[in-house]
Amino acid sequence: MLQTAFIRENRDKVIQALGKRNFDATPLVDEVIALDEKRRHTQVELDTILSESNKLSKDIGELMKAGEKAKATLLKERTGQFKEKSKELSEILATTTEALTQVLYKLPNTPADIVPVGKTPEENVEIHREGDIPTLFEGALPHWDLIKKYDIIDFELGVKISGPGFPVYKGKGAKLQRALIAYFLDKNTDAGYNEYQVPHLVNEASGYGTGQLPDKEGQMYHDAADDLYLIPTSEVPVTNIFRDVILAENELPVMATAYTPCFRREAGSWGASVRGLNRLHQFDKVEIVRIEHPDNSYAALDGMVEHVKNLLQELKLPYRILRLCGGDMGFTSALTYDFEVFSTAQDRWLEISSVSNFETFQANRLKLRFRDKEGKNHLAHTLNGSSLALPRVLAGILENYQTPEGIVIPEVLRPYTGFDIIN
RNA sequence: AGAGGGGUGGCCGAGUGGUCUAAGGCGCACGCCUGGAAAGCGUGUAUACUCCAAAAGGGUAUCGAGGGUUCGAAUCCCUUCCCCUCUGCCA
Repeated sequence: MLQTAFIRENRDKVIQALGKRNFDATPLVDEVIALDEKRRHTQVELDTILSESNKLSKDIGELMKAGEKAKATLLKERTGQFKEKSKELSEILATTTEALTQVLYKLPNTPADIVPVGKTPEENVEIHREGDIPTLFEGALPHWDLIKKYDIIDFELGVKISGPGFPVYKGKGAKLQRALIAYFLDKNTDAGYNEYQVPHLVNEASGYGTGQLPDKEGQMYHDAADDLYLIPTSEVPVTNIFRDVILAENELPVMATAYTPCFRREAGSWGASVRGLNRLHQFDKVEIVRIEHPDNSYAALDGMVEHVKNLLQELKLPYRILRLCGGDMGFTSALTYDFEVFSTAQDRWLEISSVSNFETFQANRLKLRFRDKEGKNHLAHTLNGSSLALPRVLAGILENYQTPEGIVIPEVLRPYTGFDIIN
């Protein structure tokens, strides 16, 4: 959520920045400014009345104590007018504040200066490409055929137990999943990220904290009986650890990593391009989260990009990095880099990681602050990224590492799998 | 799930309608003292919104959360969440 004071003081700048999202924010921004004006005005009025009313009550208290009941009764008669007026004003204040919040929820984050202009994914800017695209042998298969051939992932079984999009991993497939999770977590903790195990169901406040609510309500599974949401990413529980927290400046940066399954309803987003592992309702992901000093957050973002690059280099997968254009960025992000692995058998790029700086957008909702040396509080910057999302990495490995003899396991994973080929 | 007890500042803890502007302690910061430190003494120590061009300094709200009673609520009433103890169930 953008900061009201910032919008008030930088109206044109905000509108211009949001224009990069191909979004005319003028009406919403002006609504924010008008509501904020009304809120402040109402608050001044209300505070004045409450102040006078408090004084009067104190006087009554002193008179009662002194035994001057008649005088006290006289003063009591004057309180009626305050009461009515203050009730009226506090109702106006409450509805105005609520209306303001609702408008603020509709405003996405302002893109950073270097975010390219553009509307569609085609206008994302490729900033890096690395790794050799292998030449596959005659008869090479896409991963949805490979998993059947080697009997390592069973979609039909998942349909039986749950429904489409809930695969069952079997045998070496299951072991490979576990290996990837362990490998990613080890790499992350080696890089200084602190490992967490977090709840997979979160409350409404957490959903609002990281911005999934109210923007993406329909994307999350919701347990009505207990009013809990299944997490769409571990970003939600991990970042919410720091909701309503004031950190000391020397506690920054906070670096966290967690493995969780992720649950996404993906309502209405199924089609021909989402076969196999390309899109699922439940998938595994290892996430990295950072809380940074505003001065350092973009350097931290670069560090996270380097870290993810390193994972893909070690896995020897051909990949590229895109700087997302304004039209393709997520609601809460100020700058996002997407990592894509080339799926040779599908002849297309698959997104496997998204690394973003949210600046103060999440921190403002989370009330996540840090105290500087002068004792003043400021909103921190939050960042996160996948390192990595498993299904498409798996798809990339299966397709790019296939040989007529079977699927070769990348070397760095062998200590974790205990086998070097799936056949 | 049932019965009982309880949620107060960074922490412990007092407070059952009116100097609560929340006692006292611990912690922390600064100062005095000291050769240096400890002890001791003194001062300060929340968050949000807001007024003032800014600073200084004010105002309002916040004692788990929300609502109510009252001129006035940490304190009384209602709703709700959470924690503890016992019982039950259970990996």
